Amino acid sequence: MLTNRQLLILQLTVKDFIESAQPVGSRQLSKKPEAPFSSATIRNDMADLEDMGYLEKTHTSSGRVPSEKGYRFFVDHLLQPQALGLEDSLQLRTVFQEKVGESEELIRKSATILSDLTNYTSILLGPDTSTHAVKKFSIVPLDQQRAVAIIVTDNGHVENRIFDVPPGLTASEIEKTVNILNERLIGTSLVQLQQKLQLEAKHVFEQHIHQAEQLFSSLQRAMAVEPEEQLYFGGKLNMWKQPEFHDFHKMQSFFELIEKGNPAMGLFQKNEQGIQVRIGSENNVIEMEDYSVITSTYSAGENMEGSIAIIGPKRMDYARVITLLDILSSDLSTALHRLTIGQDKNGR
Amino acid sequence: MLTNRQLLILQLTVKDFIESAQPVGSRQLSKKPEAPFSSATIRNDMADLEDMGYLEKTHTSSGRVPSEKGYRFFVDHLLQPQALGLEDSLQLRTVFQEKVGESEELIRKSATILSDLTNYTSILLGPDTSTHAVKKFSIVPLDQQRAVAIIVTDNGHVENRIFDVPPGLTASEIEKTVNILNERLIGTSLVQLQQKLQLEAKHVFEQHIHQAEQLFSSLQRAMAVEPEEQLYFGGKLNMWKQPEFHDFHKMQSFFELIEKGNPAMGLFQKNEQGIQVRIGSENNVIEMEDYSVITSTYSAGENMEGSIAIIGPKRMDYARVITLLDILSSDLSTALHRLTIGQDKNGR
DNA sequence: ATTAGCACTCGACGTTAATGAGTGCTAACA
DNA sequence: TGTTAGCACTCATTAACGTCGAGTGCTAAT
Repeated sequence: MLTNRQLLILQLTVKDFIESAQPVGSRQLSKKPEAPFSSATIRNDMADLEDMGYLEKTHTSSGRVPSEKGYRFFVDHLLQPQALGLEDSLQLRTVFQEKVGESEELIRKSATILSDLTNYTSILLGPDTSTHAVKKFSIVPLDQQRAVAIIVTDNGHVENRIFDVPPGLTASEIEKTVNILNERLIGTSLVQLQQKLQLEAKHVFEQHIHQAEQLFSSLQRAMAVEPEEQLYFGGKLNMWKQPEFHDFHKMQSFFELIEKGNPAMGLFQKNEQGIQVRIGSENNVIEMEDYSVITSTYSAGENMEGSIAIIGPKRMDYARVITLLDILSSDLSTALHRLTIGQDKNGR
Repeated sequence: MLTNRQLLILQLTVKDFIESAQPVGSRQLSKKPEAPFSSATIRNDMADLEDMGYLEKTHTSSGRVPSEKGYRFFVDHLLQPQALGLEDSLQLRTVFQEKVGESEELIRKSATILSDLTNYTSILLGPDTSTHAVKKFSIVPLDQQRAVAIIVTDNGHVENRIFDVPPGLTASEIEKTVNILNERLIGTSLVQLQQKLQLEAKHVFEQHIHQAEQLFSSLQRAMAVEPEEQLYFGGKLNMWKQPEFHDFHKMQSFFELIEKGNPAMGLFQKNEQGIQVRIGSENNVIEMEDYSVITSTYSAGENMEGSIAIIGPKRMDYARVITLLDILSSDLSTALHRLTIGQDKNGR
């Protein structure tokens, strides 16, 4: 078990390293008023902490650096919740002050403010749009061969797709098509659209439309709404600010990670609630061993969850990020909720 | 004036440096079969070329490196047009083989293929959508307070905006609104929309709609189509591959340039036709002094111009990039043209 | 249990020397 | 007169070496 003094020293060591990015020495720590012990005492405790795996040395005569186990212990037991500074909270609120019409805009702004306030990189995963219900279909012919299919969802999102029109299809038939779609498929969620089109509308087309076959397959293709995960980044360049990434190869791998890495890359685990901290190898991804990720979720209406992630060095200011993420995710949830208030709930 | 041998030596020097990224020495050049002169002779010519400003030394006893003037001369007079390799041209065509419905998709793919083939960074500027003419208006109410305004242009582009609906506006009034818009404003280009709305539709609203005042101002806001310049990037990370950018600060400034720099940043000059080469300080932007930019234009229908830029180090493979850009921009133009063929020309 | 003292380690930094690719210049050569 | 061989010189790069200082582990004294 750890003595009280060892706990204190571990805490001070982690804190100091988070601030300075330099290995922490015993003499250095002994100068702090919080640790009124001689350097030798601290040295002994540090040696014990190292034996137990909480601290590490970069070389035989260097100061100590927290290990992953050390960070984990710090996060789990030694974190002092940090109240938000006034300027910070003012700045944070500005996002939600101005009236914003689009939820996308709101999410984008959140990503920016988060990265600005933390100096790390933020990634927001937009709510899955594919569960939205269709509010209205519309088709606008462009020329003899092509038309735009427009799908408006109940939250105001608009999908549009250009598709081929079978030759010789008349304007009135197109109108009929739109009517059929609106009669049969309003309220369907985007993911189910293709399926329902097949089940509930196909036979109606065959009864009423001249070239049902071709039109139907065109529509099928147009209604393939891939459940795209919308990602919003903030502060991609912030990693420059961390001294441990003032290095060509580190930077390279970081950018490769966020630019072409599989976007999700295990950042967002499903079914996690609240704030999650994953440190280094806890990410279970080899490329992420040097980073810590703190995630949270927000809600954008019923059954509409989005995720927030802050990605930074393992030497991350956990206390601050957790506080910020906590506040922002709840603010964002209420703001998004306010946006969709009064909305027709059952979607038809 | 330059002797033939000097021309040859300048050409070989630039070529060699483009390949090797190392200062070129006289002895090194003299070994090439194309330059059957002694190193002393080459040394003398190089000294002359340096006096004339075509070459530079990095330090007193180093080899020579082309100056900007040297690159310029090379591009203007010494470039050997380069036929495209078979694999390259095959790869290039793949973009245009598959049938693609959306011009955006096509442009995005072009950006990727260009950066892949050149190993530099590509930036494509989408055609200015704000000159498109409106084909159809539509309004879909979401709830008591909000509705989506949808504008379809004659090329199939869809703009949509959520706007506030004055309380108490009836469904039939919204329908009337849509009818007025469609009667009066079809064929208007997006940029002129706000203005024409004011001039041609306002009084009609006032005659027919209950709360014309508020509705009108909401619509005004919704129809503010900012002429956004759509930029598509390819190969943002390619600059890593250039040895002269294997440096922390160089990389940092490059990313700051393309991530947050004013997107246009003078890359695309208006009214330029054909292929343009801008070398280092010719960009007239201090941040771009270390880069060369080669631009071209493509056409996406009448009056619809887009631009392509390749950005790389001054030590760029000009011959190859120019060839590729030439081919791709014309291929892209025809592909885009094919996409919009048969389109209703006058837009109403 | 704590601390003072001391020998030891090792990275950081600066100096020095050797190496080698490259230059300019002069004199010989065709 | 244009080309080339020869030579002294320059300078970036690299390795070897010494010094410095912050840090450690261990022992003995408090």
